[in-house]
Amino acid sequence: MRSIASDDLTTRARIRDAAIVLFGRDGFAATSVRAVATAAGVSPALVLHHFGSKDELRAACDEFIVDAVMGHNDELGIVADSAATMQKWLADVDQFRPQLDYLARMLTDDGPGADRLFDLLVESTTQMIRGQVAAGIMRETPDLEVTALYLTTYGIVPVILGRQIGRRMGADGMTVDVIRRSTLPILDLYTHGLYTDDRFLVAAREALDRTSGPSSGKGDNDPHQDPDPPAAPAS
Amino acid sequence: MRSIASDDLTTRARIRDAAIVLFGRDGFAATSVRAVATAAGVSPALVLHHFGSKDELRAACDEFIVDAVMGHNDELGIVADSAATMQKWLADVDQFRPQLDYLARMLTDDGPGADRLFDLLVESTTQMIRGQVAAGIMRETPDLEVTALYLTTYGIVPVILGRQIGRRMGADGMTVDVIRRSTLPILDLYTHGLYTDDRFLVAAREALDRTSGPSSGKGDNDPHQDPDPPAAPAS
DNA sequence: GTCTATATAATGATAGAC
DNA sequence: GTCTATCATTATATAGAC
Repeated sequence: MRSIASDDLTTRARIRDAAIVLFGRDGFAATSVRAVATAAGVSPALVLHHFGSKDELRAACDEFIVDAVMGHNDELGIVADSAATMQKWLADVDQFRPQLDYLARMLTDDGPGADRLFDLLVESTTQMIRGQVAAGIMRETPDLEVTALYLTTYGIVPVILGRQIGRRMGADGMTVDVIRRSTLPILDLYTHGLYTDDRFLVAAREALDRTSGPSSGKGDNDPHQDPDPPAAPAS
Repeated sequence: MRSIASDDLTTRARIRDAAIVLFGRDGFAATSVRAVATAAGVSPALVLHHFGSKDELRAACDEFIVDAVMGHNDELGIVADSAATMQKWLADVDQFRPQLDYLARMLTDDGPGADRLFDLLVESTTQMIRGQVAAGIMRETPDLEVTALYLTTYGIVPVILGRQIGRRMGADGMTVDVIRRSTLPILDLYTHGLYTDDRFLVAAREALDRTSGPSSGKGDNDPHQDPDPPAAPAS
C-alpha cells in the first residue's frame, strides 16, 4: 500500500485514494463526488467515467481496503493475516490514518465489504487464540467463538473511538503516545482480569441456568437488574 | 423516556423522536428533513419551523439523548448514572433500539454532544470501578483513568458493532439471546484474564521502560514488532 | 482519458396563506 | 401551529467535444 499521498499513480488510483481519505474522514453520505474530484485534481465527470457511480466508487474503495487488510497491495508481496495488518497500521497510526479511518467507516456505516472485513478480522483473531492456547500462552476460554468475536471488537475499538480515546488522554486522536500509555492497562486486564474472585462468574452461570429453560425470545419478566452482574461494564 | 412510538405527545416531540429513529438508523447526512417530516406525519416546513434548521434539529436530538442517558426524561423522576442507563437499555434492546442506535451514531459521527456523552459514560465507569475496588470486588488497576476509559469503550462495543456481533452469532443484531450468550465469555475474561502468565505484561513493562527516555513524538526506529506482545488483540 | 456543459433530481430553507 | 408553494443550491449522472 504505497499508494496514498504518492504521485506516480494512475489517475484511477489517485481518485480512489482521494475517495478513501474523504469517505474515511467525513463519511460516505457527507462526501460528494465533486469533493473527491477536487481532492484528486480532476473533474467530477472523470470520477464517474472511471467508476460508473458514487456507489461503485465506494465498492472499489471497500475492496481495496479489504485487500490491503489482507496484506495485498503491500510493498512486498507479503500476505499477512488481517489482524496482524491492523496491528501494523495501529503501530504507525500517522502513516496509516486514512486506511484506519476508512476501516472505521466501513464497520460503522455497514457499507459493502463490511461483513467480509469483519469476518476476516474475527477469523484472524480466532486463529491467533487457537495458536496461543495450543502454545500454552493463553487459557482455554468457555466459548472460543464468542471470545474471539469480542476480542476482535476490542481490538477495533481504538480505530472506531480513537478520537474520544485520544481526547480523554489530552491528545489529538490515536497518537503513538496514547497507544503507549494504553498498553499496560490493557495488558493488565488481559493478564489478571478485573475481579478479585469469581463471584460474578458463578452468579451469572447460575442465573443463566435458571432462565435457560423458558428463554429464547423477549418479554423477560424481570426488568430490574436481578441476576445481572451488578455494574459489570460489558454486555 | 416514554416518548418514542407514543402518540400523546406534542408535535415537536413527535418530530424529534422521528428524527432520533432516522438519524440513528441511517445516519445524519443520509437522512433528509423530508424523511423526518414524513415519518412524523407533518410537512417538511413544520420541522424547520420548530427547530430552525437540520443542524439544530440534530442538536436537539443529541441533547435529548444525553439527558435520557443521564436518567432524565424517565417515567419516574429517577436520576440514574449514565452507565447504568446504558445497561438498562441493553437489557431491553428491543424497546430501546432507537436510543441505542442514536447513541452509536453520536459517538461514531462525532456530532455535537458526542464529547459530553462520552465523558459522562467514562465518568460513570470510573465511579463504578472506584466503588468496586473499595468494596474489594475489583483489583487495583495500574492506571485507573485509562482502564476506565477502555472499559467504557468495551461496554459501548455492543451498541456500535451490534449488527456484526449479532450476525456472527446467527442473529439479527443485538438480540436478547446474543446478549445471553455473550455474558459468560466476557465475564470469564474480566474474571480470569486471557493469559496463563504475565510474560507479556512483564515484557511490555520492560519495553516501555527502555523507550521511555527518547519517546514522545513519532519516528520510532523499530517498525517491526519487536517489543510488542506478539499477537495481542488490543492497543 | 479527460474535459465542459448540461440534464434531472433532491436537498435545506423561506414566504405567505390559513 | 400547520400547511402549500416555491426558491436557491447542490447532488448524481449524462452527452458529447477534444
